[in-house]
Amino acid sequence: MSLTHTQSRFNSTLTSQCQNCSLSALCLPIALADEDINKLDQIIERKKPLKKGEFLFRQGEAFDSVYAVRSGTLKTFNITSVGEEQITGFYCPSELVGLSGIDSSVYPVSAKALETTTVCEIPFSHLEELSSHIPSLKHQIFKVMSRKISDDQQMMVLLGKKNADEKVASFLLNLSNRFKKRGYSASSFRLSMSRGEIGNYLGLAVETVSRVITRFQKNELIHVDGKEIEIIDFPEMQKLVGVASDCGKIAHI
Amino acid sequence: MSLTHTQSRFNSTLTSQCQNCSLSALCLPIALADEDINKLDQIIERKKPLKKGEFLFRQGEAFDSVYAVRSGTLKTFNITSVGEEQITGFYCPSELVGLSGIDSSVYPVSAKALETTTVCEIPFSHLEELSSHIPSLKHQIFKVMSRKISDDQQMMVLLGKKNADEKVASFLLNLSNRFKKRGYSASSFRLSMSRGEIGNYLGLAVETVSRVITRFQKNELIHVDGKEIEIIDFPEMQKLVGVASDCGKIAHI
DNA sequence: GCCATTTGCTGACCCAGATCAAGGATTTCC
DNA sequence: GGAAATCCTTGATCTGGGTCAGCAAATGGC
Repeated sequence: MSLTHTQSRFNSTLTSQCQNCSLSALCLPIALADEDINKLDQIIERKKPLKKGEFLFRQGEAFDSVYAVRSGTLKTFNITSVGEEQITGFYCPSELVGLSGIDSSVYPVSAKALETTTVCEIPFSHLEELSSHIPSLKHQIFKVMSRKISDDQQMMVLLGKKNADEKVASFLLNLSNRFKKRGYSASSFRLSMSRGEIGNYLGLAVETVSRVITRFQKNELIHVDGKEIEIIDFPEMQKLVGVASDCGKIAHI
Repeated sequence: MSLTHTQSRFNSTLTSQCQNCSLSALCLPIALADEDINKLDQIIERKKPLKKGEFLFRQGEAFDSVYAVRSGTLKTFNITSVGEEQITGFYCPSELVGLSGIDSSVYPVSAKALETTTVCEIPFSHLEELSSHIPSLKHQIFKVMSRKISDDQQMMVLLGKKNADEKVASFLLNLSNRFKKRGYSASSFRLSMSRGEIGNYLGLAVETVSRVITRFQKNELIHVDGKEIEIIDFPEMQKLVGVASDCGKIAHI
């Protein structure tokens, strides 16, 4: 992935990068005509990689772009009044970060790299302007935002109603689905976030996350080696999740 | 409010209802030219009132419209695998319901009236088509959706990190703000949802909601009479909320 | 008006998960 | 390569809020 990026960045053919990008089908999965893809491509800026811990943008900064993750992982978070961070999301390749900034024209969250991460910057004013001329692009933006709204509502259900086991199982299956969608293994992947960050995101203490993961391993639902996760017993994990998987099914009928 | 509605529905001047609607500044608070407002107005259908308990739409139904609440209150909810409902939001006048249906083209939640409620139906395909010709309308839709995303993320923080007191205080102040914005009293209002629905929404047992509200009253933070709420000590309530109010401030700098 | 149902309040008890503590494993960075 | 910092795990203990139960007060149907 980062190789692809490096190539695109340093050779001189600046047209149709989106077309060649392995993520194009996911980033904005639409049937755009070639010429439209070129137009979209021209407004996108490929930025140099962020190192682990670097900020993509900070809470309170002026909003001007959304970003598509090309490789690596980001987290978004708020800083609370007592100075602790509250993680609101993790972003994998092909996912869009920054959509929540459109309303107030500042980013309401900060975004930080969990590992070396490359992104495409999409200046929102250009995207909006371009969407006026490409109805399918506009529709796609509506869809992406709508999807984010219903995903976040699933997350609200998780936080409000689920116990620790259900939360961790949901989290792992959610990641699994996202990896699967972008062509990676659904059963075996690497957690780029720490146990502490998982707990923060799920509303659990680090210790609880650790205990649940250990127990899942004991019960042979998953196999764990540090940050490497392998999901062994999908049916059992899905049974644990219950609620969310059903809602997911209904949502895709 | 319902008087205004009745008038608009039964007299014959069908133009520029949006213009006259007392909610127009909130529903889509934009500087639309008069002719644009007329265009918008023409695609909007004012539906007959929903009685308490009636559905506006059901989870799994084909998505075709978003709805602006004119009077009354709605709740949206999922039905979980074990048949219990999980409330994902309450909608007051001027707020838009149904945006989460755009992505999957079915509504991922159900919407039900908590009291007699009137709505304007806005067929989404028309709205989208119209937005192609009115850039400020398109921008406005992006803003409304973006706002929803950041609001939901605040809700995630609430559910994940806050204790019962903070949850209830946040809930009451959130309602207060929404009433204030639409010109009603920020300190004195009526809860159209039951204690059970509040608990469901906040991830608390009914009993806890009841106990917290009683305690707030004892400590003279609020005054309660059944469903009537008066917020007496705003500073103290805001201190309880902590996190969210700060984020709110940052978001509006 | 009267009974049935729903909604709200409060007390007693209990448990899932937080907190505290402490040791081992990784990663980071001179 | 080694010290420091961070991260992960496990055990012991504590507690906020869930659950159960009982009663009072609204609300609604006939």
